[in-house]
Amino acid sequence: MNSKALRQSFLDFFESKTHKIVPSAPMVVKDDPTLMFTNAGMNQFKNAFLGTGQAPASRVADTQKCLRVSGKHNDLEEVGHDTYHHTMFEMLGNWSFGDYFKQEAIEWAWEYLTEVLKIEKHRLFVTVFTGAPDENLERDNEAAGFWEKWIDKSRILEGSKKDNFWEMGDQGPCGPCSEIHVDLRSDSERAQIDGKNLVNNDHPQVVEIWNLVFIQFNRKANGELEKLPAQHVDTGMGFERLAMTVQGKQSNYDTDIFQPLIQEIAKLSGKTYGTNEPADIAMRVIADHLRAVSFSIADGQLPSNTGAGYVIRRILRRAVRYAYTFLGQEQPFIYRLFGVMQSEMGNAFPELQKQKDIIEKVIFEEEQSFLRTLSKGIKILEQAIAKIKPNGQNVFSGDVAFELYDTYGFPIDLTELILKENGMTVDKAQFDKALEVQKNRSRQDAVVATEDWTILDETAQTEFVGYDLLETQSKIIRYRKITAKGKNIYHLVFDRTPFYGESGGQTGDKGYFETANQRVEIIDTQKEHGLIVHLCNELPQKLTGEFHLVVDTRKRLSTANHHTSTHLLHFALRQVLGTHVEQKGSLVTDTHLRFDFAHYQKLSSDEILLVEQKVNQLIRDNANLSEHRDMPIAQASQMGAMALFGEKYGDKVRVIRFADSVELCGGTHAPSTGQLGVFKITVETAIAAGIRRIEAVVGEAAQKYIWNQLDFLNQIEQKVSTGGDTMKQLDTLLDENQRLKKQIEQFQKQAARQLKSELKAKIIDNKGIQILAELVHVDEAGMLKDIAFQLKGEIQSLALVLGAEIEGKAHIAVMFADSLVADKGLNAGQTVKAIAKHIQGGGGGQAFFATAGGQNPKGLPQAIEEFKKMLMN
RNA sequence: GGGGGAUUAGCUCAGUUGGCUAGAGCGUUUGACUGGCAGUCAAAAGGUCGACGGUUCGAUUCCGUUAUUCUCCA
Repeated sequence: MNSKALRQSFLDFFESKTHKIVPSAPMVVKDDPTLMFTNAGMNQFKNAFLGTGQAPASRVADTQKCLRVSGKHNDLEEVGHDTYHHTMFEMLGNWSFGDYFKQEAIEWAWEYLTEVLKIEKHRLFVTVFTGAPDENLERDNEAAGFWEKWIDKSRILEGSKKDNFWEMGDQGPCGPCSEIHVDLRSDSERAQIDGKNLVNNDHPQVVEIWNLVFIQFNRKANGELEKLPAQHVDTGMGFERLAMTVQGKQSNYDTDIFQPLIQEIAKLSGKTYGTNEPADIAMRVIADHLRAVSFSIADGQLPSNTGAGYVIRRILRRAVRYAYTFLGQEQPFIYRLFGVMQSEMGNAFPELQKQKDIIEKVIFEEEQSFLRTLSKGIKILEQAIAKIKPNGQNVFSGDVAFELYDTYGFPIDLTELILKENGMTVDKAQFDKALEVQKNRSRQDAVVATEDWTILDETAQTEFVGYDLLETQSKIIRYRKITAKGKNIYHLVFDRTPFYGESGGQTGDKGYFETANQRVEIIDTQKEHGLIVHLCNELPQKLTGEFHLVVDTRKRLSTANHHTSTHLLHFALRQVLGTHVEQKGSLVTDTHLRFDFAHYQKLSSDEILLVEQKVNQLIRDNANLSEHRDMPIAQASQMGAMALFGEKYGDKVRVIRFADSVELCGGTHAPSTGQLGVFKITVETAIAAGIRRIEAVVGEAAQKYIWNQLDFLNQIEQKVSTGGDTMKQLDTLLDENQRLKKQIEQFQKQAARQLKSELKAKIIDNKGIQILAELVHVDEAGMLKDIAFQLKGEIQSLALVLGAEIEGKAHIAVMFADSLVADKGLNAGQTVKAIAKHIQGGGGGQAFFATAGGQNPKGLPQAIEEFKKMLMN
């Protein structure tokens, strides 16, 4: 069975068990501060488990794109070295939300594996939770009992808390789990060692394929477990491993999911897969990482230097490193593989197809930039090696290696490799120590203590009323304290609120809430697991009862104006530049908007003007907002509503329309476009390959911006103009300035020539040395230098000192002819230092020319006398 | 969010006890050689040494602030 059919068979099977099939959520997580990437199939249902959101149905199944770069069994640095670890993978899963529990979950898992896929029963083992006395938890006899219906007791193994008790994190829903393992070894190997001894032992052919989690507890912040009112099932089956099992392969990388990619890598690099271990590893690394990076970019997460973008950058760079070292690729290479991946997976994941150009461009650009980083690092490393090598030293400083890594991004394993070629090693302990120091510093900075929610009303849900109201009466339903950097912040959730929580690029509302005798400021509003969280610096004295919630109207309206103008801008860009313009990022505040979008080149000033005109026309047309809050998604897309890649949409969506601009959007908007006033683009720049950024202002912010510009212009006009053409006058001024500068230069040269001929007359011949020691009048220290250099060119065996008082300070220049320096060992630097003591200063320079300065001009004659004395004897 | 680095000619970069008329290669312009092109040789133009402030007789160089950017960590 090929992988495509396999994926479909899973979904079909659970559909037949009345599960609702839902699409994969984006791989990049947006509204969960504890998570950057979807790392398990259950992520998109987290709110349902936490009780803060609704599941799409009581029975659900899907295949979910996941990304893991760290965790107990998954370190990025290990991917590619074995046959079964990945960064990006698909997770097949079925869920029950308060519906069926252990019995059905076990029965159907067994049925699917053995009846549908016909996996041989004698290859399967299952595990159940053995219990944990320290937590007062018994063995999961329930699950074991159901298993005994299907599988021999001897194949039911017990696992400890580490393997068979699943937790989402330090806090939250959890429960015992039951895993299904498959033994793929040959008959003879299996006869020698019983498979059950290899379960959970990191054997590449005895692997876990399915984990059935039975969620029955909630872990509180103090570590206690409490029983949940409703019980859930959460299962996850690694698609790549399942494909390996079904296709009878020894490695995930041998399945039809990876082979086309690996064969393309082999072809392009002129190697053969399976003939050389390091090259094989490199090919697996590249195949795996290309998938991860491509899907991430398709979901809107570009490589960058912070957060999720940084993780993506690291993954891509690891691939480049392997391609560089083991496949000899010194030019961008990985982007050329995307075509194959797209033709293999594009059907199941249309986002790859649609964004081919941008994904290739971004990968190419990243590769190129990292290869530059590498060559720079190699240069620095080679210099460092050249410095210590002659000393016979063969241990390279870990601190220097760390600096190379930390500051220049040069990977430590490359440092080690290059050192090895030079017969050296790196002090790894020192390196690790430096890294540890840096990690601690960062961790210290980020330390945040989160207390448990105090729940005042168990049953209440939050209602958002902010589309219609800016103030309302409400009650607190839960609150908690957060401590970060010695500051306390309180999170409050109300049963109804007009406050918009930050999402979709739009910043959260500010405002306050009050009772008869107290008023508490709300400094920000955020969304977390579907809750609208109000941030305050203090708690009200009394937490129960009614509060009056009031949104900062001015800020909200200005934010709404900027959000509406973002839609108009998006629309105008597509009209002016073409429909390849896709939103890649958006920030909407009360002072400006920032809009990132796919486009291949800098916008010309004509294009910017056209976009501005278009948006302002739309504003003047004064189109009314037409809002649909619960439109079926099919109907919305029929209307031509623009949806975003990397966004998760439910069945019902909110549609925002202004004239022909139609978008899916949860933000707040102006009632009509006329309210926006005027729109002005302030910045247009590139942020990544194929991605441009526009910043703009609208309404009051635009007025302020324009007035500032006009005021600036005014000031310039007043400074330079006596009325008439300011531009022309500026040109004249600049020309004149240039001309005068040249003239001054001429005059100074002439003055210097004059001075020079006067000075020449004062030269004293002392035993063949032409001594010139004079006090002169010049306006600028540079002139002393000029004269000195000119005389040097004209007079043989010159020994010169010139002194001058300029702006109350003493300046001295000393010049010796090259012959004097070479033959007599004269040194201008030392000489100038010696005589500078008379002017209370210091100086220096080279052997043939030096300068000094001092605070005491009265000492100049003595300094010059001393110079004469030094040379005369 | 925290740490480290970079910013010098159109481009890529050198430049250490603070004083070198701030340099190189490529590119540009001009001239010579050549029938023309390519090329070779010679010369020239091109710099607020990111911005602001401080220390100093003197700052591209040291210190602080800031902007931009790279990089590591979270």
